[in-house]
Amino acid sequence: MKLFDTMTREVRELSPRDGKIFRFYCCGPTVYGPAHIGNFRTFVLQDVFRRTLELSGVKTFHVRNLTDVDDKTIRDSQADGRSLKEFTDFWGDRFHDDCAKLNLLPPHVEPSAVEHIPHQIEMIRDLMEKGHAYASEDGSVYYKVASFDHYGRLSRLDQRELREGASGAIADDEYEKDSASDFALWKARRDEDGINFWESPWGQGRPGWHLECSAMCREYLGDTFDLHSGGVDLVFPHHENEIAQSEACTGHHMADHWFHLTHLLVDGGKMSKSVGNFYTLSQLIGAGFSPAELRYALISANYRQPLNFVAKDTEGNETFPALLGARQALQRLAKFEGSLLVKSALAKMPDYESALQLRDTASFTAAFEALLNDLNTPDALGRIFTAIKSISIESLSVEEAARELRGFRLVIEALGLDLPASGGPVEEAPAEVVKLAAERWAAKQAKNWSDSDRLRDEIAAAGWEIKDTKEGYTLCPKS
RNA sequence: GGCGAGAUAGCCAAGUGGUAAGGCCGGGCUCUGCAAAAGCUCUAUCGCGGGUUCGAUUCCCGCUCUCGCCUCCA
Repeated sequence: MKLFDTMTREVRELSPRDGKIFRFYCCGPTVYGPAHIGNFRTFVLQDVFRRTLELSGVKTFHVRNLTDVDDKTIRDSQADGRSLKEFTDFWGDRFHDDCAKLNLLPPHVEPSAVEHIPHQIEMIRDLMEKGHAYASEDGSVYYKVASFDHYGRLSRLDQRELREGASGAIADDEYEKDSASDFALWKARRDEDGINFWESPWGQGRPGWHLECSAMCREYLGDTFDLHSGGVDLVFPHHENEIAQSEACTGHHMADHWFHLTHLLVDGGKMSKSVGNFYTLSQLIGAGFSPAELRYALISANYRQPLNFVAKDTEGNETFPALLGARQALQRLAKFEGSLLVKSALAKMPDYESALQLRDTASFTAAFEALLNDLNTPDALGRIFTAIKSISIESLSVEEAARELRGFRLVIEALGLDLPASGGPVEEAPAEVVKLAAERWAAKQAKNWSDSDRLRDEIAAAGWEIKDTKEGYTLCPKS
């Protein structure tokens, strides 16, 4: 599999450095509120990445952290009147709910920052001994950026001219630092932190943000590992700082590959609460959409391109055209899958496990190859539909149908799409409606059109829709 | 101001130095008592101006516009 590497700015072949297991780290969420669909663009694409790698025959070891101690979690937990742990557990659970709904494979390890404070303290001590860090008078510890020669390589900082305070977020403790670019490894306890502080050789306080990832990467993946990933906004300063910490500490280069995901835009602009275009999975589900529909929308553009999530139609109404489109596309895929399943005479739909074992892409080879080629999800989707059009299910033998179904399922599993169940949900309708439907069918057979139409209207009034087929009919909830 | 990404049909979005995947929507057709569903099918010369080339949407230059980042946002 090939993937663009932020460090070298080129598409490079991936392979596990130990020849066996591809070990990678993804920066996880800060659990202080609901994750939004932009966060999930990153996590979903990382999931597609992992699935593609595994389905190509490579075993993986996936670590993704939870940031459960920082300014925001401490501030908001107190405002909420809950302990930091109660607060972050709550939002961590919500995050996991969303991940499950979106069909994300759970990471093999999901470390918590709070639980690795000793590891972080150890790393700080090491950095101080090696002359890369210094303590300030108030008991904070800072990383001395000037002490690390390679600083800025990832984000090409040497070619930049940083605009002072461009983010409007100059820390109030900056005067404690030797240089504006130095960053905190350990932050001294402040009154507003309340009971949220930990003991350290430099006094009470809490770890800085960047350090947790360095410490947990080292703990679970070692000094050097295969790939590190996160949203583009993390390139600088977060990942730059991680590299500085880890490499200065271990003396080894940190990751072989850097995988960054471009942001999601909503209606052409950045998502923000004040603009009112801030969406969460729960909100979209509440609006009647499925997680799979969101997942489809999120993979419909290349990960290196900004994706414009269209929430409002041309009249400015919040009708979510992007999700409506995804729904139609998903139904076509489900329909194809259902027909193929019937023709194949397989007892059950091939799943991720069976795809991992057989790895036969049949007519969907080009689609899977699109994923192997720098994770080109939109190209893969296009090739899936092209392949579907080229397949005439009626003319396939049972064996051919089974093979095509496995190929189709492999690519669908790589994308992690949870297709809507196909087939007639007749039995799910209330007995009343089923009875009316049977009566209508009888009337229709008798060519009693007026009764037939009247019964169809009654069924519609009950919220159900009749769809006639060649052999009979199906009942669907009215959309 | 610096760095970076990008401008492809009504919308979303791939791709290529030789006249542009796919999805949605819309149109047409088939099927059908009607309708729905389903299937088939139709719709672009690739932001603007130059240049290189036998030939550019694809390479180079300029312009316009959009978006992101610039110390704790995925």
